[in-house]
Amino acid sequence: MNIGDASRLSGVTAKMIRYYEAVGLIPVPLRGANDYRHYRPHDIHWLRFIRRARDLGFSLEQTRQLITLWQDHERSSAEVKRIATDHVAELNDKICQMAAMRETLVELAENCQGDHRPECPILRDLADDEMTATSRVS
Amino acid sequence: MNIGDASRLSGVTAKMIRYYEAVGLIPVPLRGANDYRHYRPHDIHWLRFIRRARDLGFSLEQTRQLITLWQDHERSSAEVKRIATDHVAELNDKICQMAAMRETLVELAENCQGDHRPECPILRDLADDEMTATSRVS
DNA sequence: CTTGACCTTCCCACTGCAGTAAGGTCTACC
DNA sequence: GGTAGACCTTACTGCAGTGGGAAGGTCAAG
Repeated sequence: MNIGDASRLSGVTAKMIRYYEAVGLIPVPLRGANDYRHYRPHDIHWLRFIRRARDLGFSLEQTRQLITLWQDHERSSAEVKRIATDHVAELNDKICQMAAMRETLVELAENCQGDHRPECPILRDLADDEMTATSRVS
Repeated sequence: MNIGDASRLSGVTAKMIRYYEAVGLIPVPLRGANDYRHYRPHDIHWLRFIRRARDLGFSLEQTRQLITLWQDHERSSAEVKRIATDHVAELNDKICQMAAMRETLVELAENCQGDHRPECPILRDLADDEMTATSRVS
């Protein structure tokens, strides 16, 4: 299998497969006489693992750790769980921040006529020097 | 006022003030004989506007548009509102994606013993070729 | 033998900053 | 006058994760 086939089967672009190889996230593949990378079913499995982890929002570094644990049959599930729950906490933080932004913006937008006139509470809030108009995010 | 004072008063680092100037987000300031940038209260106001927009999660590009509208006294509030509601939609999308990741991870983590043993449903899900174990995100 | 679909490496762009290096300048104190 | 240190200047590097493209080698079908 060449990189194109591996890409189609794993859902990871050829570009990213090369990148993951460069940063040591996947093992260096064998090369044919033409210097083409050569992949086997096991490598596809590996790539799908990465793709799934990335889909769940794990960073490449977290993904790297998960791969290491995956490969280590002596691992403790506690280590895996810690990475996962840490990531859940990160997600929670980000979600809360974005939700707060959203609430503020929704409130501002609700008070904006959204017509041809220049008067706009959104701009008024942004331009406001004082900490008054709306409860401030962050 | 030098850049340090502007930074303290606006809450934008000197680094970022120079950056915003370089990318045309703020007007080029006057310079003193020593080549130091010179800021006036009006510029602080400008910087605070940017900071507030950034705190609400607007991209620099969106911020640039908001500034343009802010400066334009002939603007229609509809344009401002459109940028804001577009951004709310972006926030919503991201929040939904992250919330979905979170749900999946919480579910997987709940089923993980988190002990010294290697058996782990999280890794099993990540390594799973089929679309079975848990409802897939994205 | 040509066409086009592959593959290769390498370099650049993006966002929104942070850091660092090498230098000039101002202020205060001795 | 000298010196310390707090400030300013430009310019370059890096980060995460890609996407894009150039310039070239390779392979299979027609």
